[in-house]
Amino acid sequence: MSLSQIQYFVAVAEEGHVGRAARGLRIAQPAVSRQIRRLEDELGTVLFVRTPRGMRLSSPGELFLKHARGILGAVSAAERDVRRVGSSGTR
Amino acid sequence: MSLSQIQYFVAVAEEGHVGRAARGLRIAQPAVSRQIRRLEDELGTVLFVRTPRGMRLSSPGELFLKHARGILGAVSAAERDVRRVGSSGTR
DNA sequence: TGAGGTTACGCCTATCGTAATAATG
DNA sequence: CATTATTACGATAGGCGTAACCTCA
Repeated sequence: MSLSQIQYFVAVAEEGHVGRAARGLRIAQPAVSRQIRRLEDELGTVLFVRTPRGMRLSSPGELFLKHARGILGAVSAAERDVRRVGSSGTR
Repeated sequence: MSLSQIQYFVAVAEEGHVGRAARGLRIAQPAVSRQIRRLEDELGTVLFVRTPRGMRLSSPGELFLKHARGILGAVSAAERDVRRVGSSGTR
């Protein structure tokens, strides 16, 4: 599991659509599709229900979304927080 | 910033020693050293004070350590939680 | 001079993008 | 048949390990 995968996952969950998610991420569709698949494989879980209209979260997917947002938020907070203090010792 | 980097960072912070951290991670020393360096570069901050005895956390490093543990904990929780529920839809 | 961290370099795996393929209303 | 996701495949980039190097008490 990587931070990119989590980021892609959240984008797809929000858009309900791999194509739009990919455009938002400024990356090609297949890259997103693959990473979602990999993530599902690693977790041993189906995160989305595939429909010809797009992707809809499964119930494990809904659960994972909450965690995913928390993780990305924690990462952003860590960066912001460290950058704010860190100017003292800038190598 | 990647999850591996965060994991390596925590290991080094706990050991105060790149070599021991690397052994614990079952990975070679330079790999750890490089990732720590990369992390510092990305954050624009020095996370460790280098001494001839090993590595000691700087004060931004101490701050980052708290965040880092939170992130890794959140990732583990997400995995565990989803795996617990996810057996319903196992592809 | 010894203990530890870092840089150089070659290899290998992972990820990307483009193009082709499949599935479904 | 149009829309969307997926697979194939070649190219690129990122990460690792071994070996050589640097630094400081």
